[in-house]
Amino acid sequence: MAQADDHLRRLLADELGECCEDDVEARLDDLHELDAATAESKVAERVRVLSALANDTRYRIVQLLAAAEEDRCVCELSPLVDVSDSAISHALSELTDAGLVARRKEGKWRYYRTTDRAERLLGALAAEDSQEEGR
Amino acid sequence: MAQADDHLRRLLADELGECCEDDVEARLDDLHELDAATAESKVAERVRVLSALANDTRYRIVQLLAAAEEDRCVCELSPLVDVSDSAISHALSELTDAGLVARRKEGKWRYYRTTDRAERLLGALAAEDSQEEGR
DNA sequence: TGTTTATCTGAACACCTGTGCAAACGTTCT
DNA sequence: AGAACGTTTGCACAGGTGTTCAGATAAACA
Repeated sequence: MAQADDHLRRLLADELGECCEDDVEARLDDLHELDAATAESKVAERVRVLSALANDTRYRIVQLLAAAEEDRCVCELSPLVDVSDSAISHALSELTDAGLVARRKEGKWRYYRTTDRAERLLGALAAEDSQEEGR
Repeated sequence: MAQADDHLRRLLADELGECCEDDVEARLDDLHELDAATAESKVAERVRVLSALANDTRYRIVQLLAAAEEDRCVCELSPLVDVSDSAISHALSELTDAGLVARRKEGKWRYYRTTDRAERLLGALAAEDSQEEGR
């Protein structure tokens, strides 16, 4: 990391001008904090959740389940999502693993419903419908 | 669709028991509404946004930009994200297309920052840190 | 018991994605 | 002008993903 620091030090010195050493060191610390905050954790888990939803078939299924008042089974989703039952099953399995849907077994059927996690994500995506985006 | 309806009608009749035709028809209408609500729109766009974030490199970059107080340029991200500058540039380009980051040109550098859209998504993903999940 | 129905699983394969490399571009400095 | 730097772009290729098919499993029913 020492070498990277030198690189950064030089870059930052350029950027800030030759005014003062303090600013360079301060910004360098700042960058290291960000690094530490990121390094841990959850990145892999969250990417997995996003990946699960980042697919046409799976997104559509989650949207259907979220809009439905009652739980749905594969055979109800099948005519609405244009892939084979098998593909739907694969999709639901991945969504379940990602914690985006939960299932309930009942006789011959398995009923699926969205989790809070899924609804939060759909909500975040839908937030733009009523307001403007940008920053 | 007529054939699918027959299929569903039969399935629903089974599920609800032979009690009453009305319930079957009601639930069938319900399903059609869901279909209509889904069929339009935005699915492709949202899947694109999710896909942009559903990658280790890109997620990490967005997280870094969101945590940073000031805009960052490629050369500042480079030592924190373990891929080539080229890969970072590719990533930022995809994130920009998806409306998750915005860029500002300044001399030799390009400074990137997150958009509200990105922050909403990160927020939705982080929401579980302070509460319990499930439904 | 065997049959039917609903769903799941594993394998196979076409397609998509992420990365690094090399080259190009645009800006600044000499 | 030329050199140096930060960044972008096009290409190629390894590796990952999504789908279907065929077969397995499990519950309900004759």
